[in-house]
Amino acid sequence: MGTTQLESVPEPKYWHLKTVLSDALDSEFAVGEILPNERELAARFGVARATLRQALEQLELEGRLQRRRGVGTTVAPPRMGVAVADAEHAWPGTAADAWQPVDSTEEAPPAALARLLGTEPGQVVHVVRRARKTRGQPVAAELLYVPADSVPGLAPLDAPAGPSRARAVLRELQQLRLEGQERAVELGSARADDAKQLDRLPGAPVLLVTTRYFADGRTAAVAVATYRADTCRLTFGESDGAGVRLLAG
Amino acid sequence: MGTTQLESVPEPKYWHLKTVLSDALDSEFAVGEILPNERELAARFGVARATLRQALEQLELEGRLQRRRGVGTTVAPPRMGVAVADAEHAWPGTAADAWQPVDSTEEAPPAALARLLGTEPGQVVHVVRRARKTRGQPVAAELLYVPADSVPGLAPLDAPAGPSRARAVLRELQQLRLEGQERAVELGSARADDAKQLDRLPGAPVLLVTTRYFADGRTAAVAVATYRADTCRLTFGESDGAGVRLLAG
DNA sequence: CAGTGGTCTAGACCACCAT
DNA sequence: TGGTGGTCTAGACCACTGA
Repeated sequence: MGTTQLESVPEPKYWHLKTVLSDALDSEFAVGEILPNERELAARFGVARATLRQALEQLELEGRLQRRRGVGTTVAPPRMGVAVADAEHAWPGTAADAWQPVDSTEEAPPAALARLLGTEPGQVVHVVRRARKTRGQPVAAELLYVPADSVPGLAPLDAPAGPSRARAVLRELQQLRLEGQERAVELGSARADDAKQLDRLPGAPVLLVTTRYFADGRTAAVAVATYRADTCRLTFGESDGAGVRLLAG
Repeated sequence: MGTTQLESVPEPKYWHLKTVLSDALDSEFAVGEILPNERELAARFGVARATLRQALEQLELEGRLQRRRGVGTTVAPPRMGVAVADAEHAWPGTAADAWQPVDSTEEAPPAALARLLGTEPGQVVHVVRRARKTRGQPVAAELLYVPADSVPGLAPLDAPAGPSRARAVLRELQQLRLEGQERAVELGSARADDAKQLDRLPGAPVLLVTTRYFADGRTAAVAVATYRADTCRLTFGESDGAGVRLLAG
């Protein structure tokens, strides 16, 4: 690795480094294997640690590596295929889906969500928190916003919070006839609480899935799900078809 | 901003900075406005430039900022809602969709794609490159892989490459009866060629949308679309419904 | 406790853009 | 040509993990 190659278009070092490391991962490392630590890798490639870290960050973003403080950097398994849009027209919480209710509170949603819900700014709604695991690993955290109008049968529970309250809200929601739903996916960074639930650091890259549920000609609920971008590939389409397996890896 | 606050859980500086800047963006800046340059911002907040940059990177990842070398850092407009899964069951290139054919070549796809396509490794297929623009801005670059089997009517053209060849492949593909499709979304980083087409730097975060098209009981084509993660929100569902507008903002 | 990745600093130079 | 963001360095200290 001579340093004085006359490159007419000088590729950044970290970019080249990423390529080299990526090839090495393909050919010389097995999934789960621990890489040499950052200081040694940097020395080995003759770059500053910050530069080496820039390359590792890219690879982590692409789901090739997994880094844990105090432990080390390991080779990540291929991303898990996670089905979004499970049954095409079903309320959340029906059947034994992948989600697990965590708790439920009553809060005023952020302004942007109040607009989606069609509620007054500052108006409190039910907020159901759910967690999703796949193969034992937490993959997503969700906040489901349900205006009181959408669950008229819900008793003004004395049950304060917790999973049972969450289940009660979901049960009531399922009384409505679902007319349709709408979904959007975008890149975000994990808020502190979500990060904790996902076993990541705050600011970790996540895929934000916003789902709007329609009933009675209006928005009955909105879910904002936060998926780990490093370990997940979101899949859409006929989710139980045999073909999905191939794409879902 | 005294430096010696006894925080039991010391928040990283860049994280706190991000919050402060985010609030400032909401209240004191208009879309398109230019922020002070990085050296001045760093001085103003009493941190190193690298730390300030870490905060800016986060905000850019969330689509709040846009940075251009030689120009400056500007406040980004809200993300554009981009409809994926346009008409639920349609081949690419039908009607006047948002995509524009760029060219078409014959190449051997990467191993992972050959597996999806069900072709032999090393087997050449048609590769159609398309570009997508919204409101004048490039938002996505796509490579559509079409095995020769899927377009039996395609004449062994002397037309070498270019948009007309791409259109010919798409036209032939549309002769098949589309039986279904499957989609997956994941986070990636822009390859050099895609980055150029998207007017971004290599390694920029992108949303990778992989679509498998089924016909005749097998995979007839696979598309890999690379969307700018900073400016796009991918929308799914009844894409022309009035309701989408709200979510698409 | 030693070793890991995460944060932070104060510089330097480079590539790009508008003027 | 001057100013911007992008890359890179060589250090330092901190937070966390596991033995």
